[in-house]
Amino acid sequence: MQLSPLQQEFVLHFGEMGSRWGINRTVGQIYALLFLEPAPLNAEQIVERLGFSRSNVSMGLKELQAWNLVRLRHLPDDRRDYFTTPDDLWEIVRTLVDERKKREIDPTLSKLRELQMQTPSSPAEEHAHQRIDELRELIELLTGWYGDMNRLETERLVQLLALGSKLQSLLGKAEKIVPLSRKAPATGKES
Amino acid sequence: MQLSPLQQEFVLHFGEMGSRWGINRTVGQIYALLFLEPAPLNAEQIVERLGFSRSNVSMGLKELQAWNLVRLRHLPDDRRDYFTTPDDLWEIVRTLVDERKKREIDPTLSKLRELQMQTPSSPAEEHAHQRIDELRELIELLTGWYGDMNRLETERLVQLLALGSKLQSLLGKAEKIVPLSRKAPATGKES
DNA sequence: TATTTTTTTCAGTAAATTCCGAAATCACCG
DNA sequence: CGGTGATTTCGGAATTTACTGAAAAAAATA
Repeated sequence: MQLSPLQQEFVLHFGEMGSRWGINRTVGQIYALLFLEPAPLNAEQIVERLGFSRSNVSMGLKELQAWNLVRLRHLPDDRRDYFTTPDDLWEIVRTLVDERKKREIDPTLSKLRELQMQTPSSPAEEHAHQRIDELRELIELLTGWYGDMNRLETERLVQLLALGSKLQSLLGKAEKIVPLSRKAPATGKES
Repeated sequence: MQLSPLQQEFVLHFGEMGSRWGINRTVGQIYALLFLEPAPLNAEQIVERLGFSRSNVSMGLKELQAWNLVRLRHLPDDRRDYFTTPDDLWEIVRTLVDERKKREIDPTLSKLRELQMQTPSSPAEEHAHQRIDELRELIELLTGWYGDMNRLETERLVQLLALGSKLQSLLGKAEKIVPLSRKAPATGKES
């Protein structure tokens, strides 16, 4: 591996974290490398820098493309594929969350809705049915909120995030002027 | 496996999703089972219902405890350990996010801060250094915001989430009355 | 169409993870 | 102290996943 110390440490860290993030070492390192590199790299350059087999790099790039985490580029008079990560970190965060939602949440949400259709036959199933319903409702609230946030332009989003808890007091004041319609979904706890 | 059809499908689904969520099939199924069950279960009961080996269940419960996802209970005149998931789904969401943050984000944030200390020696390292800094700043914004949200009581949190994009217009109006201090962090894009 | 370059696929192996059963440990009781 | 039931640890088998090198396929060139 022929990288500057800084690059190297960053790349190795992403490799190690890979398993926790649901990708493998190779994919993590490739991504980290592309993230740091100012210019796009082709597969052969990645092989040189990371020391993986050519085929492994090919697989890794394919997976990163499936995750929408890299962009394919072409240079004039060169038919090799070059890869980069978006310059805009917010774009990266958005695709990351989108993809994880798609893989880790959406299938479960579908399944919950599907299970919901079955009317509980036994009293024993009644409780399970309720629990599933509660879970579905919560996930729908969260994903709905995420959809809203995702529709905002980055500029606005950052403002909102930076506000954080200050939002609280602000809302209190706003409510006096523009009363909310008070249509908050059930929490399962109301009396 | 001796479960009602509803339970069974739910449990199997969680088993399958387990790998995507960074836990294994066993752990996923055990959790799903406990989630649906109205009363706490002991290890032996889990073995009966899921058909795993006793030791495997033991390992699974240990891991769930490490994730803080199950609560240990005891019944009078019974020295076996019984396990449940919290009744309050929001409590579950909170620990889930907390733990994932702890495992998937915090180590990286530390590493980024550490790398930041090194002053870039070569001009080639200069760009990497900047990129790392940008990433650190973004993660700090996100985790900071999460910390704020996490400090809210559930009631408030749900209200905020339910507002979603309505927040936007509301904020516009609020800003006229209580001008924001305009201290939003850099996005790397301001002109 | 043949040739070269680049990328992908694939079979086989290496490595890691999951899982079981047996043994060991622990906790409580008489 | 034994003894009993409950839980955990541990070695290794079985399964899954990661990775390689060689071969195939695809794409551009002549």
